[in-house]
Amino acid sequence: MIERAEPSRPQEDGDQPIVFIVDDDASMRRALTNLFESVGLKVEAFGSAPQLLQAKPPEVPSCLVLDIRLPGVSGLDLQTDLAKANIHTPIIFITGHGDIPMTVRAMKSGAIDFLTKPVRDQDILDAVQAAIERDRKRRDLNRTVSTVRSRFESLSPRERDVLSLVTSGLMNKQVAAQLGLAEITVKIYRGQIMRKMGAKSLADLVRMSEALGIRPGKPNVQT
Amino acid sequence: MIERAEPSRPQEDGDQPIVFIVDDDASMRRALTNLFESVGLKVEAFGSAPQLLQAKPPEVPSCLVLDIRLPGVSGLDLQTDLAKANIHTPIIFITGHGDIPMTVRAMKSGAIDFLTKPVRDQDILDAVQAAIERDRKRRDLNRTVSTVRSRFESLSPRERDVLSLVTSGLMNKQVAAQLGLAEITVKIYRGQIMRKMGAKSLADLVRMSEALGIRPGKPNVQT
DNA sequence: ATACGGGACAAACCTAGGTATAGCTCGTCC
DNA sequence: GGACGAGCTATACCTAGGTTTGTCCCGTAT
Repeated sequence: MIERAEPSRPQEDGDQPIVFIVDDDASMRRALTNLFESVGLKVEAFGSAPQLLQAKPPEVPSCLVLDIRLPGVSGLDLQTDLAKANIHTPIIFITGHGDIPMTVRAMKSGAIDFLTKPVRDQDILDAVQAAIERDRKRRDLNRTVSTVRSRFESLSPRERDVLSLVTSGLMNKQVAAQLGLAEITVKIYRGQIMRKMGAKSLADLVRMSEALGIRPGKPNVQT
Repeated sequence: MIERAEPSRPQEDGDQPIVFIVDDDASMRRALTNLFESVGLKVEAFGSAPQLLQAKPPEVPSCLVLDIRLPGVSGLDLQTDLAKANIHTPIIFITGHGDIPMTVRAMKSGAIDFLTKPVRDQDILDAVQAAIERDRKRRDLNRTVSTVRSRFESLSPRERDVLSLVTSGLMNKQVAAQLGLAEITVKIYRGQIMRKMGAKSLADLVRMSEALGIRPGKPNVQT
């Protein structure tokens, strides 16, 4: 845990969303840029996929507006590449002459929308709004999950054993039996786990382990 | 809880999936029926949307294969109607002359796939397999969630209050303070809650309350 | 060689969780 | 009007959870 010296600010201050545009047609880039700026959005526009990839991934909620026909790497390829690079910025496609299989592939891969030219201003604005909102939520979840994960990684192997058994609902003595330990040892590890994970209650710890994907996923119900 | 006298069988025995076909073209219905039956799937075919709606919703994993152009109610309308009726059987669309906006609408509404004629056998079989698998998972989750929900509904109002505070991580005395009760009262309710909910541990109870959507959703982490 | 962290345990002690038994008030259903 | 369930509490008692202090072993990094 790194403490900041700065006067506490609730969130990243530059919470201003950005729309990334990738289109090889300069006039289209200009038109979209104007449109988005007219509603107060920040914009960065590129003429090709590689140019976008060279730019740093943003740290604020954002989305991509891609023409599906791009020189070299197509919009769909770019979508695939970004997914492989573990970049999950929501994507809106725009196309002049797309077909249904392309649409299906794009949507299956998680695209927010797939618009055909000529594009109605309101349609693309709505799509961008939805995309940014989704990205905001995704980032938010991601941030807490990675905090939890890094805390989990600070646990020793034995502490992880105890964590998984405790959050699965076993009593200290049962955990001890399963691991071949004394109950007191489990208690001590358990305390260390609570501290290291920053959990203020067992309920907290259970939720953290759910977020980490440790075990169940759905409640253990028998009929 | 109803106990069955039958020799324990792990799940519903008629676990045999069903594919529902809705297409106004009889030869298409026949071709699809043959195709699906050739891989051992059960099939029910209909000529129009109302016919499907009159059939009872299935209790086994299933999916729909819809022609998008249907007389009267179109495939997309049917998708909407089913969603409104809270029927979430996965849908695969087949179309001869669809367009991109239709595709987008269908996919946004959760369609599994959207295939264009002529359809390759392998494509539709893959789509059906994926759809049935998704439905199986959805049903599974649904079953446990509705069990938990019905148990939750057997709780008295006060017990629900206590449940939500306990699973949010408060100690008995804190719960008591918030509700203006004596600690002993909370303890007693808590015991009743564990029994009624069928939870064998607090961890269980927390997971159940997550499944019910009571409060957090993501762990309560402060940096 | 020594310092350090992980792992394991014990005694003592305290707090939190949980049950059983019993008793009270209220409102409602028949 | 009496039975019933929800809601609430008390006493008494027991188990589970958790901290502190201190001890020991082991491997490894310096």
